[in-house]
This record gives sequence, structure tokens and C-alpha cells, in this order.
Amino acid sequence: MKERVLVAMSGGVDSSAAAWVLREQGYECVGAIMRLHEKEGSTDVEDARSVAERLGIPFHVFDFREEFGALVKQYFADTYAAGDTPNPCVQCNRQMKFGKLLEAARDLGCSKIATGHYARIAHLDNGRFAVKKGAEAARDQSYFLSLLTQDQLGATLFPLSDLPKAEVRRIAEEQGFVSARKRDSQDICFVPDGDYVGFLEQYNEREYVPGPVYHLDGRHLGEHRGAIRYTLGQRKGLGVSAGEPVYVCGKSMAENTVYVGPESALFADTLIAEDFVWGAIPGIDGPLRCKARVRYRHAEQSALAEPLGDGRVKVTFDEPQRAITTGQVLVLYDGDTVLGGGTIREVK
RNA sequence: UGGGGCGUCGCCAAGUGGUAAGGCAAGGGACUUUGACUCCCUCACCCGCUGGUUCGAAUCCAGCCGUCCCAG
Repeated sequence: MKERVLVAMSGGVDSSAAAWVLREQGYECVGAIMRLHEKEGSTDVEDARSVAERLGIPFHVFDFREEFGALVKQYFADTYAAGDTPNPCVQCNRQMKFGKLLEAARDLGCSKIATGHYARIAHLDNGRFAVKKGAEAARDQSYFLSLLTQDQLGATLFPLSDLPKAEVRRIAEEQGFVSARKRDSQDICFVPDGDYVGFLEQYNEREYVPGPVYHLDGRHLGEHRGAIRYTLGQRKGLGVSAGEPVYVCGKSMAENTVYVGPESALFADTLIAEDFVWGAIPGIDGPLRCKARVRYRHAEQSALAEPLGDGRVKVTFDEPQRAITTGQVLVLYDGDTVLGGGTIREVK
């Protein structure tokens, strides 16, 4: 019998198939699901339990609603309130799945944790662990895993790393998992109706009121419905017409003002990321040419990364990038390997 | 209340006798384990109002209403 591994199950296809694959590989599996927030009508817990039963593995339910609120929802609300744009999934990965759940796994005597992410983990010659892209480029989730620490990566398995999604579905189908035909998850899990502003108003216990929309050329174009609703590069939802498409180019939370302008005004080539977490390499002490992504599904771009000290890294793209947004996560790559990532703090 | 201009979808705007372009916005969908972007579809039985001319008008005529500019 191999190692004892806790499989993070969500009730969806991916984690279900991951559990099966892992068991096939001879690991001693323990299934577990986290309760992170209230979900009306959700059968996720039951679905995960059913899959665990079908696999004949133990199953645990961890109620992490409080922790999720403190570590993810709070971060989400605070980031928006500060005028930045958060990435709750990256935060959830580092704090919950590979944070609280990993702790719980260790308490259960599991040396590792496994999830249904489409990515790989490599143990490099330099002794470090690194996240690498999944086999199917279109589904690669390495971006979301970029801020995991060495300790976290060293204790992680991604059973689906070499499987295309179609194969995963087939496995779930064959095994008769209830999750086989479930839709892929999308949007922010704790804001199911997509109304994240409504969530923020409730969470922050305040109402976000209308304010002015100005064009960069000085024109007053109309009123927006609260500066917190808009993020850099956003086009829809402004409700103002300038004759041609205009995009959010900036905003002032203090003045509740939104500035819009032509798409061309959104391009910038330099940013500073903070709280950098290094993956494949321990860090850099000089300029490093690499590839970088500024958001999930951003095609990697050639760039030069330079250390600024204090966990800060300056990144200069060869070509200006559209709507580099503070609060979002910057990830550096060397080919398929994640070099490290940080939170975008400043854009020039 | 003298003169002139203008009144077409929420905004801008084609169309000047033959049966309402387009852009923006908006709504819906696709894409998507973040926010966005993008893509697709929809969006004036009707042209300020009322009459008139005409086989036929948003397009011509009259009156009215509204609005803008100049002159007061």
C-alpha cells in the first residue's frame, strides 16, 4: 500500500475522477469535502459522498465556512473596497484547499493531498517543487496554483495531470459517478448569481451609490452605479454612450468616480508585483527574461523580471499589455513551469 | 412670440416621395474554476403632434407643440 492521501472532493467530475485515478494508482485514499459557504439546493456534499462510497473510501466533511469567510470572503471584500480587483480562486487555493484542508489531512495521517486540478507538480533537480501546466493547454489551471508554497506543493498530487477533460468525463461516466454529467463550475463559487456587488453590499454592510463617469478627454458622460462595480478594462455595464466603445481606464474609490476612455489607453508595459512566492526557483537576484501572465487565460507574453527586494518584482513586458489590473495575480513562466507569482500592486 | 435652424430607438446618426442604415448603450446567449475582454443573437409596424396633397410620405404643404441661435 502506498501513501495515504486525502482527496479534496468537490462533488464535481474532476475531483471524482481524480479520486478514482489515485485509487487505481494504489494510493490509500481518504475522501473529503469542505463546506465553504451556504449553497441553497446544492447536492455537492451528497454527490461527493456518493462517489466516495462507490470507490469504497472513507469520507469526511469539514465545515470551513468560518475560515472561508475570514480568509477568502474578507479578502475579496477588502480588495474590492480598496479599489483593486481580487482573484478569490487563487486565494482559496492557497488558504483553503492547500491550507486548511492540508492541515486537516495531516491530522488524519495523510502525508499528501490530491485535487482535480489540471496541472502537474514536478520535483526539480534543484530540490524545489514546481507547478507545471496541465496536458491540455486549454484547461491548464497552473495560473490558479501559482501562489502555493514549497511546503504545499511538496504535499500535493494532481492525478489528472495527464488526462484530457474528455477522458475525465469518460472515467466518471464509466464509474457511474453522479458527478459525471455535472456542469463545470464557473464564476465565483460564493456568488452564484453573479451579483458580486450585491454580495459586497451585504458583506460590507453598505450601499454603493451612483457617481459620475468622466471620459479621459474631460467629458462628463453620465452616472455609474457605484465605482466598486467596475474594473479596469471593463466595457459593459457603464450605461453611458460615447459613440464608440469606451472602457474603464481608472477609478477613484474615494470620490466614487469612474474614468473611461478608448481601448488604446489601457495598454501598459510595466508593473510591480508584491508578496512574491517563488516556485521552480528560489528567487532572482538580477534581471530574468521569461514569460508572464497577468490574468487567467492571458496568453503568456515575453517579459523581463527584476527583483526589487522585499518580495517585490518589477516586470516589464516586451509589448504593452491590455488592462493590467492591481489586485490580480502575475505569474511568471519558463516554458511549462511556473517560476513564481505575486499580486500586482502598481502599473506604469 | 421679429428672424433663422432643428425635432428619426436611451445617446449619436443615415435617410429629401416608394414603403426606417449604422455606431454606442441595453437585453439574452456562448466562452470561462477570478474580475474583465471577446464572440453570437435581439433591439423603432414607425420617424414631435394634428390635418392635407399623393396610388404611396419620415421625406411635400399647413397649423400647433418643443428646442436652439440671433435679434430683444
